[in-house]
Formats: sequence, C-alpha cells, structure tokens
Amino acid sequence: MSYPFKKIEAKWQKIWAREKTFSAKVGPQRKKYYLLEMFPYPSGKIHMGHVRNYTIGDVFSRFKYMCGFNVLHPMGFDAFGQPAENAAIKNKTQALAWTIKCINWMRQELKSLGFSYDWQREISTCLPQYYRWNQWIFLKMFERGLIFKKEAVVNWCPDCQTTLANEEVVDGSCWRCKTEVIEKDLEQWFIKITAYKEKLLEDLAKLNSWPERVITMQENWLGKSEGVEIYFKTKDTAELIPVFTTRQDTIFGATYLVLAPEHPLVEKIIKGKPQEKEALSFIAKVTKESKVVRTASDVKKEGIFTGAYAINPVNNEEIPIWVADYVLMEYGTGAIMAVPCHDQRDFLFAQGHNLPMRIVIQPKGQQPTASSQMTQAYEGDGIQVNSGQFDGLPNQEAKIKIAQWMEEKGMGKRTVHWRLRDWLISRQRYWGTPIPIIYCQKCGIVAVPEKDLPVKLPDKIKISGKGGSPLNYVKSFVSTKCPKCKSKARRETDTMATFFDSSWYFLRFCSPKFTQGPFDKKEAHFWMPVDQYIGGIEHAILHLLYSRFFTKFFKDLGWIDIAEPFQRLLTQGMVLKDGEVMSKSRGNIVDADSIMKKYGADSLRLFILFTAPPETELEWDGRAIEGCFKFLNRVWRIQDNLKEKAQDPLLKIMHKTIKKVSEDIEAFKFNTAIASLMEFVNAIYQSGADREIFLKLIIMLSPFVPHFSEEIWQRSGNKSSIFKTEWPKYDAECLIDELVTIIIQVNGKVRSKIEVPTEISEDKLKELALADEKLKPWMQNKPIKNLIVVPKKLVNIVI
RNA sequence: GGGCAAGUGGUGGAAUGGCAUACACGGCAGACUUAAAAUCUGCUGGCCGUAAGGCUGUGAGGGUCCGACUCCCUCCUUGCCCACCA
Repeated sequence: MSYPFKKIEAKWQKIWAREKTFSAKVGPQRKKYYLLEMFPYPSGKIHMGHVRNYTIGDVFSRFKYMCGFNVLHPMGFDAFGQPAENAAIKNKTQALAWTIKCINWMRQELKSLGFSYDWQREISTCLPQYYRWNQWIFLKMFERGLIFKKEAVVNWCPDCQTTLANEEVVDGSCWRCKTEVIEKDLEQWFIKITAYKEKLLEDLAKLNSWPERVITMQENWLGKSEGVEIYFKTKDTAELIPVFTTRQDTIFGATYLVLAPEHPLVEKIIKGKPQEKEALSFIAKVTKESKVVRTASDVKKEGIFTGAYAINPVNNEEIPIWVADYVLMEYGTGAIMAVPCHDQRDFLFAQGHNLPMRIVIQPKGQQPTASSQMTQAYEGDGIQVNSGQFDGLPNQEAKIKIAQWMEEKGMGKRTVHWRLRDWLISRQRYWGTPIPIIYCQKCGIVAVPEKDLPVKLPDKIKISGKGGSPLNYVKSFVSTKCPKCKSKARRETDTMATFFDSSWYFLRFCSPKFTQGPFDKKEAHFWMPVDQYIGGIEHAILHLLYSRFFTKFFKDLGWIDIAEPFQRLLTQGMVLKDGEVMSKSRGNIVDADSIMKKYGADSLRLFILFTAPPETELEWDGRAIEGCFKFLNRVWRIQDNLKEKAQDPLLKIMHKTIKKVSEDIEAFKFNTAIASLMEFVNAIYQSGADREIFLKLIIMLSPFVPHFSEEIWQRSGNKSSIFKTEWPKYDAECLIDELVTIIIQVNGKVRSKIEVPTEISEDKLKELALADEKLKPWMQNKPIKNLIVVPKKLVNIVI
C-alpha cells in the first residue's frame, strides 16, 4: 500500500492558499530574504526545466523561512513575445486570450507542485498595470538622452513585408513563406547601454557569489580591449586610415592593410586605379551577402587588391591596401593592419594571396626561422626582432614603449575599444509594450506625457504576419494629436523587445500593485537586493546584463540605493533524456503532469533534487523516480512503528544528520542532504525511532517534500503548519565521538585499522600503531625512515 | 580559434590532500507468501584465490608529496558559452 499522495497534495495546496501561509510583509521582526527564480514565459505546459528551477528555489525558500527569515518568494509571467503573436496568427485568435489561457494553466501546474509562492504578488508583463511602467522607464531614459533612434540592419522578408527575428531565418529564408531573406536598413530605437559600460565592468568585482563562468561571459561580452589607434598615410591621396590594434608590438611586421568592404575610404582610394572595376564588383558581391554567411567560420576568406598603397609610419614602408570580407566595419575602425607572421587569419590570407610576411616576435630560446618555414602564425610572447630600436626587448615591454613612442611622434594614440553595442529595443511586432512616442509634422519626435500613460495596446485586432508592424493597420491607435501643438499626429507603432520587461520585474515584485510609480521606494529599500537568484545559464549574458543596467539606471534616478540587483546567483543545469536536451523537436519530452499523476509532486521534487547537484546536467531516469517514491513510503510506514524511547546511538546520528542537512542545503548540495536523510532512515529501520526523533526527520524532509511532511506533522497531533516550526538545531556535544578509527599505512598503503580514544596523545598513538601485529609482514624489521601522524585520522610508517 | 566546465562501478552520483565508489537505481541471493507483487535483510569495481588474503583500479602520460580522484605540467575526449572582435 502506498501513501495517499493524491489526497494529501490536494488537501495541503488548498490549506496553504486559504491560510496565505507564504505571503510576505515588510516588518522588522525577522530578517528579510528575497529569493527569486527567473519567471517563465507562459508557453502553455510546464517542462522539466521549470520543475527543476522552481523546486530548487522552493526548497531554499522554505528552508530560509524555517530558519527565521522573512522570505519574499514571488512568481509571475513574462507574458509578451512572439509565440503568442504566432499562435494568434496561426489559430486566428487573440494574443491576449491565448496568453491568459496559458497563464491560467501554468499557474495551476505550479500550484500542483506545491511551490511556496506569495501568489498575491503575481504579475504579468502583458497587462497595462505592468507595461505602463515600461513606458514610464522609457520616457525617463529618453529625457536623459539614453534612448535614441538610428538606422539599423534587420532581417527582412520581401514577401511577408516584415522583419524577422534571427531564429525565424531558416537557411537564409523566411520560416513562414521560404522566401529568401534580405537585409534592410530601418529606423530603430536604441538604448545607450554603452554609457554604463565602465560601471557594468567594474561592478562585476562585487559579485563574488556569482559563478565564475557567468562573470567571465559578461566580461567577454563587454569586451574591453586596450590598444593603439595608428594612422596610416595613403600614398596617392591626402586620406589618413586609422587602424585599431591591441598588438602594436607587431607593427614592424605589418606588410599590408585590409579595409572592410563597407569602409567609407575605399571608393576614394581606388578611384582611377586599374583595379577599380574589379574591386567594386567584389565589394558589391560581399555586401550583398548576409552577415550570417559572411561570418561563417568555414568559409574561405576572400579579398582583392585595391591598387592603392599606404605608408607604415614606423618605417615608411609602402604596403598594399586590400579589401576583404573578414574585416568588419562594426568593430574597431573597420580597417586592420595585417601581420601575417603573428595573426593566424592574416597568415592564411597572406598565404592565399602571396603577400609578404615578416617575423618580428621571436619565441624565447628558439632559433630564428624564415617566415617561409612557418606553418602557422606565432601569436605568443617573445623577443622583438626586425623592429628598429625596439629589437631585443620582450614584446610585452615593447608594447608599452611603442605605444608611448607613437604618441610622442604623433603616429597614433592609445585607445580603448569595447565589444558592447547599444541595445536595439524596437520590434515591428504587435505583442509587446507600445513605445510611447508621437510623430508630429511640426514638432517632430514628441514623448507621450507621463499623465497620458499607459499607451494601451489595442486588444481586438487581426494580425496576419505580413506587412510590417501590425499596429500600422489600427487606425484608432495610430492617429492621435500632438501633445505639444495639438495638431494631427501619428503614434509610433514599434513595440519594445521583451528583454525590457524582464529587466526590472524583480523591483516590481516588491510592490506589485503600486500605482504611483514602477515600485514603492520604501518597499524596494526593504526587500532589495535579491538575495538569491536562480535560473538557467542561457540568461547568463543578456538578461543579467540588462537587469544590472536597469538597476544602475534606477540608482542614478534616485529610486534605489543599490548598485547590483542580484547578490548571489545559481545557474541550474539542463534536464536531459538519453544524453540530449529535452525538446519538442526531439520528441523526448517527459511530461511533468503524468509523472505527478503516477507518483505525486513530492516524489517528482525529491527525484529532481536527489539525482544530481543543481548546477550539473540532470539525466532523466524513469526508474530512479520510483526509488524516491519508495523512499517516501518507507518513511510513511515509520509512523506505525514508533518506540517509547529510542536508543542513544540514534540520537547521535540525528544530530549529525541535522548538521549535515543544514550545511548542505545552505550550499545547494541537495543531493547529499537527501542522501544523509536516507541514511538516517536506514538507521531508524535498524534500531527504531521515538516520536521526537521521527518528527525531527519530518521537519528536515519538509522543504523537499512539503505536502508529505505537513500531513505526517498533522497526524502526529500538531495543530499549526510544519513551516511555522523552527528548523532543528544540533547539539555540538552530541557530535563528539569517544572512539575514533585510525588508519595505519606502511609506505602509503593501508595495512591496518585500530580504534583508539579520540583524545589520545600522539606518542601513545605511535606506540600503539607500531605494536600492531598486522603490520609485521610488511615491516620485515626494516628501519623506519619517517613516521607521519595525522591526529584523529592516520599513521603512515615509511620504511 | 578563444573562454569555462567536466571525465570516478552496469547507471545517476559521493569523497576536493589521508579507508575511492557514500546514497540511490539496476542486478543477485535469502526471509515472508500456495504463488506473485509489495515489504524486510544481505551481497554487488576488475583480476587471482575454496578461503584467509593479495594485486589492481578515478580519461592518458609525467611531476610534487610520507600519501594524489583531489595540487602542478602535457595531451586526449565530451559538454556549454563566445567568436572573422584585430
């Protein structure tokens, strides 16, 4: 007979909802703890990744609560975005209705897993009471010059007459109509996130409870690189070509220059050259290719000689100027100096086009070789050669000296380049926050006044997926009056990227119903920062960077006083089936609902926590979940076999278990915490538990299997919720062992074990060890060279 | 190409300088049962051995150390992230 999980789970979910067991209030009595899991996109069904993410959070939340913290543990829905819009197009329904239906379904599933959310704080980003504050934030940024408009390239389907997201471009064609996608320049809204790049980089140092790799990924994304901008004169024209390099130590080895095909100087320098026609047709060909094709790593680098020459300022050498597809206009200055011997891409290109090479860095301790002998570029450190007055210097030292010298001589100047681009936020889509801007014939671009917010998204419209932004076709939305001059005007029809919505939702959770601003300053002051944030590694860059940026912006606005939003971060691993990511397209989805029907939510929770540590990948094993179910039944049966008084050794095991479980939960080692609870249960089966010990076990199980534990707690005669009890404390005195097993090694190999009193002296221990009969055959009366004693652990005899 | 992880029984994993394989899955055996399921108990890395026991063993090779899954070096493999980024 298995325990009645269906009845129990439904019962307690009802009671928790009725009693509002997990609602959080500002108050000085308990220390605050803000625990947040990344909110889901309401796509319909919950998947195992969600189950994992939210179970990890739930255990921690319940644990912290029982440890005496005032826990804020909210949940909401990231409800704007393309899937709803696509569903609306496909099924000819409304995006709002579809989204609400999905939210209702998902909320139900989350509740059936027993998560301890404060449901009174639920938010959905697609509702005007949320997105009006997106618009408000937009306006504040606009006022401060942090939002601007400029042309940007988008993927464009000429047939659908609409922009496409990268993932909607399949093999260079539109996913819906298979037409070849082209690139098109459109006026787009941008956020000047680059204004915060220094702070975003600097403050990474404060995030010492974040995973190392997330910090590294953010650093790489910001991409600060220090180098020199060098000015190359052209031979026949007055133009200067600036080139950015981080390897100014290799300047004497620069044997040609390469410009990006879009470089503005290309046309000027090739004018009248014999190569002009050929070069122009090459450029036309390259610029037509989409970026996806051009940046594919397996494509051969192509290029062409322009007929023009540049002068290398350090040695006045004439070097040819080329145009090639591997140089990008977006990075640096759109022009590079090529050093084939010390840059692999330049090396391959020079070999392919018979361009000269010169070695200028010699690896330490190696014989000089000819550049013709090289099979690949040498990119490491070494000694300067063929570098004029810098010969013989280590290149790292030369780097600094050359930069100084070039600045003195006016050949270049030290510069810093960043990889970070400004953030394109406009989308030619329907299902997003309308951008609060009005275009007036007389006044130009006019911000919607704050009092007119929200600019409501019209909700009953037809969308076809064709003809650009759907809002263009809603007359009542588009036509308006200019807030300044009251003449006829047109509304912006672009909406915001959904990353905007999720960049500040953690602040909204502090006061989700506040109507005087995006959040109540007092509440945010109390709850922020988020003490623990939990989510997938796929958000390691964009979402986290944008959230950090918004936090810094709110700080500058004077709305909050913290610089970083997330104190501690946990990135959970993916859920795999047969070594592959679970996904619809692979058809290997294990549905949470059917598992819960068979074993209950508590068994599913226990399995997902027990089977792997949170950060690693989790391999789904249908049989292992049955083991978890059996374990719960095993615990359930203890109820009917309690003793009056348990034996002392069990009490000791209990204290050890309390220590281990408490420490493991705090460190997110849920798998070993559960393992030690299983060991505890095995010990109970050996010697029998009394009521007190059994209830301590149940309390420790309660964060993992809340319904199960509440039920046993109640059946044992307790009136209030188990989550109102205190987390058990261990008695340090109970942990002390009187006897300890000492390992005895001979030459590092275990040859014997002895039991000795814990507080034995070192000399006495030595004496006992050497007297051990079992060692005799290994010692063979040979002299002892060394004797290592590690107190309470081992003795190693070296002979 | 760069960065970051990881590699341990048949399987998921534990041990982060001191008894390798905790806990669980699977497998085998026993008890209970007319029988099965459920449950309880025991065994379960490989090789040699009837056994006691011995040897060997944490991707490969080397190093440091009395002692290495753990630290260092070289290499291999896998995963994730980034990338014609100068």
